[in-house]
Amino acid sequence: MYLRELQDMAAEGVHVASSQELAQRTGFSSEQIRKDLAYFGAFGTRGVGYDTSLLEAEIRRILGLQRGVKVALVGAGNLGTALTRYSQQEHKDVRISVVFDADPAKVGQEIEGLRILPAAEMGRVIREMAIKVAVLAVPGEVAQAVLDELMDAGIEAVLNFSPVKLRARPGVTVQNIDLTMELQSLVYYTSEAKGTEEEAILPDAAAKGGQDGRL
Amino acid sequence: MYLRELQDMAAEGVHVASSQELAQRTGFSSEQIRKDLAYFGAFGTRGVGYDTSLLEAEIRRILGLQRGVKVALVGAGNLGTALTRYSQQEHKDVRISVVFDADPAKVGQEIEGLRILPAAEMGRVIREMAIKVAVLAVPGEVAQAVLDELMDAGIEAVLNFSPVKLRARPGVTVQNIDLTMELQSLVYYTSEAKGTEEEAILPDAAAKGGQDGRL
DNA sequence: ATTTGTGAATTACTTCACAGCA
DNA sequence: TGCTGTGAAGTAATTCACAAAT
Repeated sequence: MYLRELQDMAAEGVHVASSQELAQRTGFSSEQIRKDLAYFGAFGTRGVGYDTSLLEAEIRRILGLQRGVKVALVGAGNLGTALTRYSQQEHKDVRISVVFDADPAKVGQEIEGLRILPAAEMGRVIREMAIKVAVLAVPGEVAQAVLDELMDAGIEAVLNFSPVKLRARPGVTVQNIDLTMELQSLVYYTSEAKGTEEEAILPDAAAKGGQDGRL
Repeated sequence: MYLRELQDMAAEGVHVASSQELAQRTGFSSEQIRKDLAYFGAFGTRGVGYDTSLLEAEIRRILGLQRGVKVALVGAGNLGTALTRYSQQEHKDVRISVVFDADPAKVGQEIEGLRILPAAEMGRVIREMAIKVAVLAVPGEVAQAVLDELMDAGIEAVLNFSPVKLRARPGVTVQNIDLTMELQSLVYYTSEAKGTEEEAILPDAAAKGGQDGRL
């Protein structure tokens, strides 16, 4: 979130930002921001604030976004296509660089200039391209099998859109995004649910605009 | 997450579950599960466990999922199409019931049997259908304007896919899902980032398989 | 004069451990 | 005997408040 904010500020021509300003823009407290940043190093100047372009560079370095990171997409459905479009246009830090699909009808077609490759070539290509991050946008039934293949191919982090609990080996991170669950949770914040639950005052994580590790 | 687990158990013919069993299946601790559930009421039987179908019904009631909840989708791009497909097939608790798009070329086309309606009719239709939940899958530039219209039409909860900080009125919940951010964060859990950051031992929220308020 | 970086205080969350029930 | 529901204990996260720095 800081990274996006800093990019916006750069576009606006702002060169220095105090934790107070960042607080206003992000909705977090200024102390929180200082703690977050100080955890990784002393990036600010006392009495002045943070140099936005320097801080942006530091966050890029911390996240590992220095040079363009290549991502593999498995599953070229609507969701996969949407993700590919997103990743190609906006920034070029992280980019979907290969797309795989099991459906022979899709293989050979193009998404944003990327040719869809057959599932059979997945392991080899990922290894050859030394890709470490993958997006899993396949049906739940095959998700675990695909993940196993991806891990064999050296994938270290996966963004999983299938509504299935995946078993990952130690050292492999799986981040889940469950669209059905998100939709269901939303209803809770609606008058339909509130009417039923008298005392349901939950911490409003939702209001803050955070991702909480979700997409 | 509990709801999904309970549905799976029902499909397997399991009628009673202890917090211990739920713990194994979800990855949370059994105490956590008991605390979570006890917050909303005493749904279990001491010495036995939780009746799965009763607990499922309770969670449905808590979330407000009793009868089919109608959801409006704004933006019929790839992402919107993917979401509509998801919501139509699996469960019918929450369902995308209307689709709007500003593009005249898309208006009149169908997604999963739903005719795409013009943006101009959005407010009226949402009011008439008494829809309270909306999914925002529009370009960032127009997201705030669309949200304003949605709030005027009585929308109370929004799932936002545009990478923009939205200003919502009190009483309106906005849940953000930022695909670009998710992809960027993933890289951190990769050897590319780990090599750079010596001491970066973060709480592994990612490993738990949680949504953290994210989709 | 202003803002960072950070220990100390506070608040929130999780785990422990057990009384209360079936 | 077995498992829930829940105060108490322990751990983690956030906020306070101020010395250090420019």
